[in-house]
Amino acid sequence: MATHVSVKQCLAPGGVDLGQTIMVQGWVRTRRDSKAGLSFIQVHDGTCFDAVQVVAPGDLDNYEDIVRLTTGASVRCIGTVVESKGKGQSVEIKADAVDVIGHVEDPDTYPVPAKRHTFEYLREQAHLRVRTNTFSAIARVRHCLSQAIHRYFHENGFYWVHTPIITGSDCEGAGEMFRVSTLDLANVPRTPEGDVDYAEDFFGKETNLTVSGQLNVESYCLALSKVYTFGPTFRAENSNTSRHLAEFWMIEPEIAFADLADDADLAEDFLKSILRTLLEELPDDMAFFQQRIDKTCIDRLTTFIDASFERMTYTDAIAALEQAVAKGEQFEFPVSWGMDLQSEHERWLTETHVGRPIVVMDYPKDIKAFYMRMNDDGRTVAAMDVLAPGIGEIIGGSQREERLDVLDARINEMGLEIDDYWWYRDLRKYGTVPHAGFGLGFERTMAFATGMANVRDLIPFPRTPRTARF
RNA sequence: UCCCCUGUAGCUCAAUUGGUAGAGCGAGCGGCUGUUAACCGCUAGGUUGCUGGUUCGAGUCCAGCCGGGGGAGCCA
Repeated sequence: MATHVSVKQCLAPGGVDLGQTIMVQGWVRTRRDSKAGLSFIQVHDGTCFDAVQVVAPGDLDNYEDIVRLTTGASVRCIGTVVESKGKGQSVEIKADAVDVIGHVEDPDTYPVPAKRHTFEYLREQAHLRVRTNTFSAIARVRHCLSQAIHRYFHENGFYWVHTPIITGSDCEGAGEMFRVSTLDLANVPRTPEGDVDYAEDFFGKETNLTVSGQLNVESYCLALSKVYTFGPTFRAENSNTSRHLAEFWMIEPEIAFADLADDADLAEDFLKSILRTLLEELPDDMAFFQQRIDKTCIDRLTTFIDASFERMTYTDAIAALEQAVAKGEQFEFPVSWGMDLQSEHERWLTETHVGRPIVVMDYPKDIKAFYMRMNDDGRTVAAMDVLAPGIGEIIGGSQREERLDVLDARINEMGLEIDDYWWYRDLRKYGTVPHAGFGLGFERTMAFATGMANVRDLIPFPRTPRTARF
């Protein structure tokens, strides 16, 4: 009985012995016939970038069936591993049997034949696009980076915390949320005042899908010291750009007994580590991205990994931008202390000014969230953004306000309802400690890693305004 | 949500100043070949996003609607 071997093992140096009889199972990428009486079938099974060449001799019982194989059909091939007589591969499988598991019903209308397609078209074929070179490579990168992230945290003493997807928290703040409800929309219960009566709803209160696990994970941070979340996140913003999804995955580490400098150090070490892992573990896939998607892909990553991140305060960044303007640099948006940095400013800082990744720290309090720690100057908070050449902001984080009186003052100053924050404030009442963390958008990180231009192509089934197919 | 672009065979695009559609790729068939972005030949395939309007005549001009993309804002 032939052993089932993955295409990856089959093609790996030393993965199989020449002369060994094996079985591979997968899908046909292309088929080429020779009237010399044999057919060449490229079979891929998703385990690696390359497909394996199966050579089917014309004397196979079902050869008529084999020469009708088209791109996308599924096959089980049993044969001997031999040195290839042709160019383009070192080994191939000389088939003793090629069983057709599933033909393609109508090759003329098969949505992803072996030809070039636009990414826009393939988004409409999300259930089949993963059979293409690009999207199977993306799927492997997604897995590899996910594993690298978990491994990095695990090896550095972090615990993965499963913060809730459905949140009853009234204080998450950032952005529009998706409501979670079992109320009958055609017959909504009302209070005597005429408002929607959420007491009748499943949870007895208004609930939403999470926009961030940060507030919850702070709770676990202040007991487990080093924690992180990695899960789906939802924003109901009507954002139609290549960098936004309604459903995306986010990584949010949180460290106790730590300040903003520790946070920046973690961000730098973390990013370098996971990207290094990616280059080490998926060289074939990354070579593909370099060759076909983004010529600078690998160089950009190695430069990123090798460079030390510059640290700079927001105030110094503004000063540098103002000097640049004085020397004639043109920006669409004017530069002044107190404004948020526009992406053109961020790009100038990281690409032109320092020429490597940069961590901008200590932003004006008025443009940042209530939970960020107030600095001694009274006008900036301990926030940071990591900016990278060619992409701009890749990480946003902060040291959290651990002093209850200062936190309360900020909540009141921003007009927030202090009672909504009762449990968050408890964390400051009972054994508070300085702590810090950051958020990283997973699909944006993948865009940086692969050179793919649109996050809709980096998540299997993208959700965007007016689009939730599949 | 705002601005710009766009919607023609399965896919990517053509179609001069409005005169009722072509190519490449893909697919099918045949030829050739230890082939590999194969190559050569033949064939099939379109109510030009939808609705209305202007006109003798609309893929082409106008309006509305629907879809797609890019940018901005928001952010991750």
